[in-house]
Amino acid sequence: MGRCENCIIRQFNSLRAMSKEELKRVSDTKTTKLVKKGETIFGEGDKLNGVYCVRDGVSKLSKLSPNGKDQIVKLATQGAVLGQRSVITEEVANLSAIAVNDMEVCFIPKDAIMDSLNSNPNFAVEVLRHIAHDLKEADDVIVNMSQKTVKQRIAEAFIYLEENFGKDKNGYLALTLSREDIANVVGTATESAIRIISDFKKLGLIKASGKKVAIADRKALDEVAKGG
Amino acid sequence: MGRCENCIIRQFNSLRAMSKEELKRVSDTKTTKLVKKGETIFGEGDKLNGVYCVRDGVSKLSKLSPNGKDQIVKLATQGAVLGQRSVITEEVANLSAIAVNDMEVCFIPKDAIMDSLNSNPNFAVEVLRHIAHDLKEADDVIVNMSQKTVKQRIAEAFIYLEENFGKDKNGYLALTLSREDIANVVGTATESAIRIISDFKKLGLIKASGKKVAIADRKALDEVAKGG
DNA sequence: TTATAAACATGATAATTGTCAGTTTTTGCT
DNA sequence: AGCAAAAACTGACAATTATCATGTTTATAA
Repeated sequence: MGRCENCIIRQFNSLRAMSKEELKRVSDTKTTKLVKKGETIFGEGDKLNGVYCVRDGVSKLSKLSPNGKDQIVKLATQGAVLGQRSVITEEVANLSAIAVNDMEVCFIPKDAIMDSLNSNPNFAVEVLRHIAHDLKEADDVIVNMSQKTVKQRIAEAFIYLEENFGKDKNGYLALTLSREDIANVVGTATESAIRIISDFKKLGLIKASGKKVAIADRKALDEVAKGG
Repeated sequence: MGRCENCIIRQFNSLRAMSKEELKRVSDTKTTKLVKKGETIFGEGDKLNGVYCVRDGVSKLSKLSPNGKDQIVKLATQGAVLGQRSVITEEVANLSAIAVNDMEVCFIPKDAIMDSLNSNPNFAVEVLRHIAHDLKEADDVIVNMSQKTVKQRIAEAFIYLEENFGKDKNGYLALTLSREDIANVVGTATESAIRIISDFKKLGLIKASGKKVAIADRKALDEVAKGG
């Protein structure tokens, strides 16, 4: 297996604030895992003995609501560290992490993280910055959820997907989500999402070939997202 | 003015992880402010030069949505530290803080906080725990917003108010919010909130005397919150 | 104390969104 | 390639929520 010291992914997350010695320790205790599409990395209520660093692929972080529907709170990709929050507060996981496509993740035992947190202020502050940023994003999601229509939220979701996961050579969104997953991201019924996506197609805002979706008229889509 | 070293409020927030010397420094640079009901402590987009520690009173943290409505993301009371997130990430404030009733807050300049963060891992980890906890709560709010009905959210809001702010000697909620504020907490139109609150009264779930509200049937209210 | 504004309330109606009950299309296997 | 299962789609309808218009009560300050 590769050594963390040489891992490029590190640049994208808080591990970059670790010293050489700390990284060596992480590298010695970590294990690498392949997770297939649809598999669960950890579930709501699980006690986590460490964190998962995403090397490749995408995971959805979701929570089951009392009415039986999943709400996807966040999509995590290359560089993201999953389970950090629960390890820090020493609570069980409050979200579950499921692979949206095939993934490669490194599991880093809790102790390696906690010891560095408690002794290396640079690392602690770096983690703090990341979590603070996540908190800001979460606050923004709260506002979107409560103040925007489903149509606006779906338009935003496509824009988000293009900006954060990019396009393939044919211009289609690199990350393909099922209609159900899109519905769970924006917090609506699957049928409602399907209907609105169909409308977008008819209006020429997006085009689709099978499951693949491409933004066809970004400007108009921006307008819809803003409530135009 | 009082000295932070003797301040009881400190017990409730991350400042308790500061050393005697650090507290002394904070105490020397801090200033105390009285904020009257309705006044703004800071607004969305403001550059913050420090954080505000709430000694007394309650502040609403809200964000203006593009459609012109305020969404209240959080209510902060005694012990809460406002503006922490923005200071840490060195971004402008993404929420505004407005006093819901008369308040007393201490302003602590940025440097005193950042220096301790960078040198005292105990303090950094303590702040980290607080923010991680806030993040968990924010995720829960996202799920509630998207998966629960307005009626459920209003029921939950009353329960939340009773559990977090308590009751006065007559059993009324100690924190009185306007109908508009309640609507902005649960993310609905003021009229919708008013209607549902009236229904609750008619059903005997709550009772009201002027603006004051009391939970009359907690069990039944719990049922409504769960979707019964 | 009284005028004046703000908050609260209610009705009527429209718009949005969810639910249920299907059909059709796509996908993943062996 | 062929078949079962999953995903995508559609229609009809019901429920929820927003909006607008307006009246009433309550708070606030000159």
